[in-house]
Amino acid sequence: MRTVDPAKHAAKRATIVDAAAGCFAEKGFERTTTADICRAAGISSGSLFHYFPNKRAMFTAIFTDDAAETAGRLETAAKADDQWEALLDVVTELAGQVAHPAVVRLVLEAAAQAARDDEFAELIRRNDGALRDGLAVLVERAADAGLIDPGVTARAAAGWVAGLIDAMILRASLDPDLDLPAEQAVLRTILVRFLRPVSPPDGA
Amino acid sequence: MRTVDPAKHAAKRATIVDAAAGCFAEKGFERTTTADICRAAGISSGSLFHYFPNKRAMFTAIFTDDAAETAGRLETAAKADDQWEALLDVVTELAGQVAHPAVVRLVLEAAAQAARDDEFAELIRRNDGALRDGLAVLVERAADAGLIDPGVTARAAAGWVAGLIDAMILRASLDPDLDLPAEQAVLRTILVRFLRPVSPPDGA
DNA sequence: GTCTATAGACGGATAGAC
DNA sequence: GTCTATCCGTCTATAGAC
Repeated sequence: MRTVDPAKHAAKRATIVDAAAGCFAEKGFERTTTADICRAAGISSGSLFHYFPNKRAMFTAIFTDDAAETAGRLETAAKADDQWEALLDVVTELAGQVAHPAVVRLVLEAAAQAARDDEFAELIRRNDGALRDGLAVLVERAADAGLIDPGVTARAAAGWVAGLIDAMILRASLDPDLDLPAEQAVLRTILVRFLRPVSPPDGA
Repeated sequence: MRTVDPAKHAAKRATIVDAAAGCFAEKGFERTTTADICRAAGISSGSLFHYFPNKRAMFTAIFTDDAAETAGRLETAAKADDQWEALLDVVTELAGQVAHPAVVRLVLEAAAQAARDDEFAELIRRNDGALRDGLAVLVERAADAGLIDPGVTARAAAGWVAGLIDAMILRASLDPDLDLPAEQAVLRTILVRFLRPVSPPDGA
């Protein structure tokens, strides 16, 4: 057997990705130096470039890793009994991430980078597409149960639900004193009025 | 009399701001070089730094200029007869800006920069605050005319109306083939359901 | 002669990659 | 730690308006 321990390799890789994410969130992609990442991860420059071919790869790794996490969340939600409640829960959880300033900054940085890096934009679009698809499934199933206004298509609804989560992220970035629970309540109100039937079968 | 012609100075300054905006939209703030801006504006480095003390000032100028424009829009809307229609019109106009990819990119770049430049963040927050204030005025007046659900406060509503515009911008950045008129129609639907009284006095 | 506007070269610093 | 490349912003010099 070679001296390569896959688990150890993965762990070290994760350490670097974490350190890099912290740096990118704090200073942005361009202004983060590879030396910064070395310092944050406690490793040498030589070691860093053994795990990643260049700075850009460290950045993209953050978002490929995150996509897997979101996919898991959506999968769990799809198994719930009440798909409408599951939808609200997923939105609340995703919107709740704005409590972490680093997440907000990484999203903004990703959006800015995607605007001028086609390959990276493709990755971000894939992630967003997967999110919208997952949300559309929840909407469609809730609609089958009569919990959604038939006048709204699942795809259009999913797109704007994702948009509302994005809006929450931008609001959080603009207002450091954002009252998260209050905003989530308004977000919930918007979702209910936007999506639920005008005369709901139950009183939610 | 000094040899300063204010009109000529302002015109050249505007030329530089335009050129810089194009560069920043295309390459981002960090990756845009002052040489890029010189090339785009057709001037020399010496001339460029005669008009602006540094690169950052060229960036901020874009957004101070834009704030004045938005303020004018809001002022005009406040004079309209039907404040509800005026609100919808302003939102449609602002959301319609996403038809220009450069605008979308500049907004994203501004958001990313604001995350790590406190002084610039202050400027962006001021602009956003002014927008929200202007929208709140429209909402409040529409409410006085009985056109808004009394259960929604003007401030909270204005915040989320601004948020919906932001959402449109982010959607546009993710989807280059966005069907703008269709999305604007959905946006309108969300606004109506979110804000209008459950039993509206007229049939809008 | 004083001020504005412009040009263009260059210094010092710093980055990524290995 | 090195090597190469690049960038910002300063600095000097020149032209013209008053």
